[in-house]
Amino acid sequence: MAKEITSRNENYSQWYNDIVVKAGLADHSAVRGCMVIKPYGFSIWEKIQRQLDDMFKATGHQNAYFPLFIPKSFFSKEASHVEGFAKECAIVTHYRLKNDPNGKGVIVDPEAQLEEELIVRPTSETIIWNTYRSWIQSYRDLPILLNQWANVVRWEMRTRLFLRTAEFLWQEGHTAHATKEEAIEETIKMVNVYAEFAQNWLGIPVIVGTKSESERFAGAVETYCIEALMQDGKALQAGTSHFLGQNFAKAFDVKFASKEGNLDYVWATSWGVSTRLMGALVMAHSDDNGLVLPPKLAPIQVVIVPIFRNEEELSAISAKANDIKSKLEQFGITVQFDDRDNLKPGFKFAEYEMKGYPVRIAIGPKDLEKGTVEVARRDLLTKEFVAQEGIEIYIQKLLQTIQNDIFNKALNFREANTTSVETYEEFKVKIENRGGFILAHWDGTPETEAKIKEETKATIRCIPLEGNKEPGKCMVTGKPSAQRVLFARAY
RNA sequence: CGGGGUGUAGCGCAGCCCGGUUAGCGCAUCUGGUUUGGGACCAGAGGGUCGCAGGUUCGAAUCCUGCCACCCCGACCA
Repeated sequence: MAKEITSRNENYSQWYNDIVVKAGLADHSAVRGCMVIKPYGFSIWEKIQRQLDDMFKATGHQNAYFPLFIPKSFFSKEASHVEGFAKECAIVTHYRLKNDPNGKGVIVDPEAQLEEELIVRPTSETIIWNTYRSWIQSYRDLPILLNQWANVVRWEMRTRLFLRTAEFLWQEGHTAHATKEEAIEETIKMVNVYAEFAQNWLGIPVIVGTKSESERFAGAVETYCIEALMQDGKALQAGTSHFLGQNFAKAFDVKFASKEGNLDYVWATSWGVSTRLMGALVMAHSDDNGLVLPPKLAPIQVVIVPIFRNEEELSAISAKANDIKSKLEQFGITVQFDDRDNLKPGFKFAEYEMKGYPVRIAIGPKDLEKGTVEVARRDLLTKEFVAQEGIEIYIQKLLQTIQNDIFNKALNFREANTTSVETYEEFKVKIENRGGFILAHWDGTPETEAKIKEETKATIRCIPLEGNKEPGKCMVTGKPSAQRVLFARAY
């Protein structure tokens, strides 16, 4: 089985693709730009879903579901929104097929044309706000704090597994509020939920900030985001939270009566993360041996591989392995015992490394004699012998250590690849040579931003909320700048 | 949508330029045996409308035309 993975340093795209495919996460499908998420990949996604869902519930949200199809007219109601999404939508024009009278197969029945086309949702603001109109009359109906787990379709020109597929899975939160302050508070609360999840669960350090005007979500007043740095020095937007002002309420005529008896438009937010997080996970931690999963997201945290010469040995080792397995499981650790007898241990080692299992335990005849096991860490590729006695405590601690170490390694990488520059010349050199995050002053104008993008392919990833807020002078124009902003080339 | 490339067994490929036995190879699969502390070995077996549709020809994986799909590089984007 030829399973070698392309080196990370030679062809980053190929390396990424190899890992996604060979670790069994996903594959290209027969449908243009779409992917098949395989069981192993999906079980990781389910862990992401479950944890995020818990965090949404803990912040007072509920789940709901809205239609896949959106009448075309809904899109015309918010001008900047349609401009942002119109280019890349799948459109349903007919509702029936019929047998081709001229030959084999089926054709679209021209008789069955829809009066109004339906758009396959690229995002659900429009249909949800059209619904909210009938739900909201009074301030007593607010806030509405909903989340939807769904698939959406954006007809992208070029696709990459998880990072950009024509169809993708995500969650989208859509909230309605009586006041501007409350909506802004919600927007910030949710971007912080994303940041916490990225760091504590995915093990990916992120910069929280706001988008510049040109990078802002179509229809938003302000977009907050989390930005992560990948191992090739490119940035990945991992989640966004939008303050939508009253734009959608005005577009869909959603008003409420306030306590004082005034009629006012409702304030809105929306926020989302997608299966792109899976891509972030791969690009942030993997190495040339394959995927590296943080223990909190690994579907199986520990695999036990027996080493044996014959059936007697296997049965003796199995007894011990099952004993250890149940001890670990009592500590809430997920364990798999791989007793397949047609594969050699070395093959299994390589396979579990490829799939990113955080810890591997090998048990052989020597271990039975000495009362030990061999424990291998996926993240560092180190091995050591550990006493069987108290193994469950050892492994429990080890999993926590690995979770922390993976995050710290990514954090160190980001620190090492984040630089502050003063001049545009310096900026150009940095972006070309090592990429990474670059902190620089910017005069706040779209023109300067566009010039930088045009000349260097770098964009403003965000205006960081935290960190050094010293004012300075724009590296391009020399005009005053309130604070440094974060630049990078991005996915 | 522009530039480049590829479609041959489950996967990876050779064959095509220069048409000619029954279309090959590696991995995987199945059977039997020997193995098993880092990707095993030997022997045997199964598996193909050569992307699709036309055309040229006695004869097409190979030449011609059209179409389709996918990949890579740009532009666009979560």
